[in-house]
Amino acid sequence: MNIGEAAKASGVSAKMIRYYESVGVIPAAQRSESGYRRYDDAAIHTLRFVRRARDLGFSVEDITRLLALWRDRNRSSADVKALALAHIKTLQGKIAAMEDMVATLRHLAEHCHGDARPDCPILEDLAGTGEDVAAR
Amino acid sequence: MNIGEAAKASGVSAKMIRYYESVGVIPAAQRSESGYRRYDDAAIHTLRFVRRARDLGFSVEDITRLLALWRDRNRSSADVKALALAHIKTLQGKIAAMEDMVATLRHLAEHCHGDARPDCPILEDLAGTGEDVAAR
DNA sequence: CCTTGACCTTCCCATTGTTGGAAGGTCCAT
DNA sequence: ATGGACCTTCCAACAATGGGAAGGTCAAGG
Repeated sequence: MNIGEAAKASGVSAKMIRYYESVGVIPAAQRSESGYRRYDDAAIHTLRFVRRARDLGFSVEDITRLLALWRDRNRSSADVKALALAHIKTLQGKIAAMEDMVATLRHLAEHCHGDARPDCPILEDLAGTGEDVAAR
Repeated sequence: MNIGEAAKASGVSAKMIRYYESVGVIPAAQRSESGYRRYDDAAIHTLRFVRRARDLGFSVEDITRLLALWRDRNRSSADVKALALAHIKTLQGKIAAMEDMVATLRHLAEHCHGDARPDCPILEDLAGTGEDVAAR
């Protein structure tokens, strides 16, 4: 398979496949006589792995580690689990931060008339003029 | 105030102040004889506004708009509110996506022994070998 | 056999927000 | 006058992705 077909088969764009290769996430592909990258089923399988890991929000760096563990028949599942748990924590941290933002924003928006008049607690809060729209 | 003091007073780093100026979020600062940027209280106030908006997750582009609205005495609060609500939606979308990831990961991690053995439902899922670890 | 269109190659650029550093000028206190 | 703390601009890097240019390759059809 050429890179285009590999892209379709794996759900990873050709651009990204080349990128992953360049940064060492996946090994360099075989090349045809003329220099085209060739992909066999095993390579596609790896690409799907990468795709799925990205969908779960793992960083490229983490994916490199996960792939190494995947290939390592002597891995300990503890190592994999630790990576997953750390990632969960990272995600939860981001979620919490965003939820705080949403809570504040929703609160401010609720108190904003949203009409043609200029008075707006949202701007007042941003400006620090708000005298607190009921305790943030 | 020089940029360093302005940075301390506003909570925005000197680097970022220059950046915001360069991309037009804030107007170009006054300059001293020797070319140093000078900041007065109004400028600090604006910087604090930017800081607070960034803390709430607004993009630089949104902040530029918010500042324009802030300065516009004829704004309608509806415009501000619309911006805030759109931002809330964006955040909620990201939160939902991350929560999905966390749910999947947590489920997989729960089923992973996390010991010295290599068997690991997490890797199996990523590899697509898992035969589904109880319906994702 | 040659053209055409779809594919491939590499290389560079842009994005978003932030930080780091280098090379050089300024300010103030000693 | 010298040093240290500040300032200036410019350039690079991060993460992950997409866009595009310039050029080579392959297969089908005339």
